[in-house]
Amino acid sequence: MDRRVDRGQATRQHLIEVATELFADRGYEGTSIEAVLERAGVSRGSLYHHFPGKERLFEAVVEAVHTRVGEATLAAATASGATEAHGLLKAAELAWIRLAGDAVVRRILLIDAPTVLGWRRWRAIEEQYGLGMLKTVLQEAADAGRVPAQLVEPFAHILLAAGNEMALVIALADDVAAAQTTAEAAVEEFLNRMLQPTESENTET
Amino acid sequence: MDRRVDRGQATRQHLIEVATELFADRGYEGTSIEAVLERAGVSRGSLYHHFPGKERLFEAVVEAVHTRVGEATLAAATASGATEAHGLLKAAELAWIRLAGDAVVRRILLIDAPTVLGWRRWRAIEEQYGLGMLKTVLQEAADAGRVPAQLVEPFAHILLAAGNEMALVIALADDVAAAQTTAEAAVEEFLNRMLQPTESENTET
DNA sequence: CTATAAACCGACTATCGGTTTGTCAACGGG
DNA sequence: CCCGTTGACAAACCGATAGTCGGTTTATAG
Repeated sequence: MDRRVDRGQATRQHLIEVATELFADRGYEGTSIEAVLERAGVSRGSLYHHFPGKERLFEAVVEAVHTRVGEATLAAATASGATEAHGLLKAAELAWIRLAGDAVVRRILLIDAPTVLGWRRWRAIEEQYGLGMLKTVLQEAADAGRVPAQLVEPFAHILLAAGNEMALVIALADDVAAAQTTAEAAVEEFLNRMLQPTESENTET
Repeated sequence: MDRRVDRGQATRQHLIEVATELFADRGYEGTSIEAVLERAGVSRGSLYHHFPGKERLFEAVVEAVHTRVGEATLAAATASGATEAHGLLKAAELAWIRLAGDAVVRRILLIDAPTVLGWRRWRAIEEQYGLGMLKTVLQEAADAGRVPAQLVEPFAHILLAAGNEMALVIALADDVAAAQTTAEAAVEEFLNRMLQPTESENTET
């Protein structure tokens, strides 16, 4: 094996860690490559050797954070012991809301990522993590007749958006504890309503 | 009166219009002040005389667009002839979704604004327009016993987020027409569920 | 006519993302 | 053991861009 490559990977990893801190703290635009280089103690050439540009460095950071969050959320859902859709979703959403209290997750994933990576690429990544899981669980709910089958896709988007919004509201509330309590109650009721058996009628205009 | 001031306001307005086009087309970062100056036929000094910086120019654009959209949405809701919460919300959400098909609205309001202005300021503006209206209507629904009173606030956020998400999904879908149809059905069902009379029980784990 | 101030102009600066050229040390075939 | 190759890193440099600043024009007031 090549010791040079190991050293390179260590540098790369180190850059991602440093960049994660700075991006979370100052945002993407507010973070200069210069600042990353200085704090990481790495030269320009080295950084550009590992990443084709600032945007790709950011993308690497996003993926790293997303992976961490995805694992944690999945673990929480599993740990809840729930097996049916409602329980799983509740556990996952609440876990997600708590994770989003972290400035790293909030700023990088919720605020900057869609703009920097562009909505399409951002959504592709989401698909791979949160949205994919939501769809799976919702499909299960659809099979149980709790959600119209053709609405699985849009409902998954709505659940995702609602979770993100709740996370942001909590994170930036004046009284975080109170907001947390309220939001959890709201999520609970929201999921109850979204997963109710569809005996619904047409409320035509 | 002073004709100079009129001229100044005209210049200011013209800058906002030109900037709106460019921001919508190329995004905030992709739009240079230089480009705005050139297309507007205005000098640097003049622009900086009217706006303290690029960000404040963007903010002026955001407010202008938001005002337009707010008026249009309100008009659609009124025109629907609905008087109760469900009808009003449905009309407003559908109108909003259609408006968000416009690249100006989508790129400026949905994509760039939260990042450029920061989530807090962005939310303050939203509060003044869309979110404020949603809360009012939801409060009405709460009075009719269709929504728990203490959940009016979080539900308003969820409705807002869901509407924005649907708008984005449609705008960037491969088959826009199909996505539009699906999304409208989803919004319809979503609102039905969110505004159902709360005879609900505790679905404890 | 003169003083004043709003509107406007354009050269200049600092910063920042990205490029290019170059150095060095580790690897591996002969 | 030698030497060409390759990965990692270094640093001078470039173009673009947001923002600044002293100066000029122009219309109004006294």
